Amino acid sequence: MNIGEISRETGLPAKTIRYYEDIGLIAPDRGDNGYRRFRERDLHKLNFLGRARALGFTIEDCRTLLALYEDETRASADVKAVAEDHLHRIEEKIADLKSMRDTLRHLVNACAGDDRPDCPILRDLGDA
Amino acid sequence: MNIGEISRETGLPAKTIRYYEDIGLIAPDRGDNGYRRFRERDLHKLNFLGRARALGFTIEDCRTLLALYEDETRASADVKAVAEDHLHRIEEKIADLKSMRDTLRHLVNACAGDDRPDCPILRDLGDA
DNA sequence: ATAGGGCTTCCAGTCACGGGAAGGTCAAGG
DNA sequence: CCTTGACCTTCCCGTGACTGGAAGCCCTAT
Repeated sequence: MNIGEISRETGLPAKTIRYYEDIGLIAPDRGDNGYRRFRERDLHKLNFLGRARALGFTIEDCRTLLALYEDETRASADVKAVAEDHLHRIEEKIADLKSMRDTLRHLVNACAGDDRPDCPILRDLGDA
Repeated sequence: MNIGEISRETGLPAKTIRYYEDIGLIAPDRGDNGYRRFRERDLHKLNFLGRARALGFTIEDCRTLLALYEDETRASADVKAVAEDHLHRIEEKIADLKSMRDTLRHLVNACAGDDRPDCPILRDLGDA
């Protein structure tokens, strides 16, 4: 498979696939013409990466997870630790965003949104 | 005020304040020695920026908001539009993160987290 | 005179790619 | 045989909003 085909298969942009090779997440073969040649194993890895990224894991998390995935003697505790850390980070982010959302909602609701200049949003941002 | 003092006053890192000058959000005076000299007006603007950034507004949003803030003839509708857009973006982000969180929680709960290699997290990421 | 802290500019790095240029390769059609 | 157009290659720059660090000037106190 050339990069175009595997890109269609995995749904990952060709740019992303080349990037993943650059940083050592995958290592496809090369044909005589210099084109990358992807095998079943690469397809599998790229799908793995796509799903892990969709869950918000960082690239470094993905690197760790891939290594664990390929290590038949891994302990599931190691995988769980990575996932739990990530889960906590996500929960923190949600909490931060919720607090922003609540403040913003409050301000937006308080603003008349007409052609007059008076605005509680700017008043809130502006005063000490 | 020198940059160190205004940094303490506003809670913004000096680096950030210089950056805001670079991109034209503020324009402090300069003393004979080349040092930035911040006035009341700069302090006010920087506090405004700090609060807007804390609410998650982008720098470009902040630029717009600052301009509206300084325009006595603004329409509050313009401010509200910026804030509502941002609110929607935040709500989308929260929804995305929640869906990640739910999937992750599910997987984490299903994982034994012991020294055995079998792991539903990896199984989920790995299979088509 | 020197030590220290604060200030200046400039350059590079972050994260995970995306855009685009310049050029090689391949299969089909005239 | 030549051209066209789709595909592939590498390389470099840009993103957002800073952060870190180097090299060097300024100011005050000892």
